[in-house]
Amino acid sequence: MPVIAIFGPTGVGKTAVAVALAELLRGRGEDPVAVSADALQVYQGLGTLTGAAGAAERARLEHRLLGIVPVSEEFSAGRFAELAHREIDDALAGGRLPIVVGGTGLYLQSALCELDLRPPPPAALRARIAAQLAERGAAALHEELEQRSPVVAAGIDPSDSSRVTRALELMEMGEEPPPAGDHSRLWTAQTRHPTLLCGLVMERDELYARIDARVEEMAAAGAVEEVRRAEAAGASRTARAALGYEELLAGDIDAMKRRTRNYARRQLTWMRKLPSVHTIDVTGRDPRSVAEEIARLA
RNA sequence: GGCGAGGUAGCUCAGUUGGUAGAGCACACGACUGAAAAUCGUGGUGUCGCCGGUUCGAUUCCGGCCCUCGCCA
Repeated sequence: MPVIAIFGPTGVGKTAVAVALAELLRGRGEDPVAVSADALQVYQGLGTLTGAAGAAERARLEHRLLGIVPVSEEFSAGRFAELAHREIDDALAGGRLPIVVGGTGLYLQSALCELDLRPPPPAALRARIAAQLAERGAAALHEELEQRSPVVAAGIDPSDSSRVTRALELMEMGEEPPPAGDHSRLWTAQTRHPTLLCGLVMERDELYARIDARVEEMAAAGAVEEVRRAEAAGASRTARAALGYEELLAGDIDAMKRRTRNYARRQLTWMRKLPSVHTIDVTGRDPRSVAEEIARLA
């Protein structure tokens, strides 16, 4: 397969598997390069907090799309899709083997497929609707949406502030709403390039234990200082959404563990729905043995 | 030992003027198209501390006991 993708919840050890896999592939004469599909690891200065591949891992496998955006900037799936497509296409053109590694479901799909994403709103429009949301609440905005387009409103829960906002933004911009139901390409099996998609899973108790330990390690490795620096640098709304950002500022490490577990569950929900994913149970296994299994499939 | 407060879901707690109970969190499942580590939806939790009494019926009222916390000795 020209492209390999490794997905899974935070804490399963995706990076270690990718590094081990790269070494096996090199033995076959391949030239692998990792392309991160992660919404927060794109930020500069949050590498520890977001669990991005460190110097040692990057020495063993080149990683792209890590630490490329200043924390003060907002980022989005759309921008990511453009960058990821270019990285993947350039790698293939250069005779390399891209290994797309990441845990952000939407980013992974947008890297692998053509999702036909709608344009972003102008900043002024976004600010205006955000102000209305703060003043009137999501339910009121949903009512407004319902008057303007019952069909669009019907597909969105009145409490879902994020989607209600986005729908109104698109309406103001004169854009079509995103395709829904059967027209949605979100779950398409049609990738831009033939891809081996592997989903890593782990027994729940072990996964949670690893997450707890990982959060402790992050704190010990300076994640708290990282967050304070980001805060001082004026971190954007999307950067502040990182797991542990607010929690570590507040000194609540248990809350960071909880939120990370909650997130891992949502990642697993996403993963189960991915078409043609090869699910690999990595419970109790070392990265090398998992990498060997993937190498056999590739 | 005395006085006071309290023992209800895994946790923090609400409640029942007597008809066997409910929120948040946790947990499980789901949705997801330029905020996605975001934002939402659904779901079950239970000898209501123990033993008696009153009552058609007690988690609720009464008595005793046990335990926890605080103050005093």
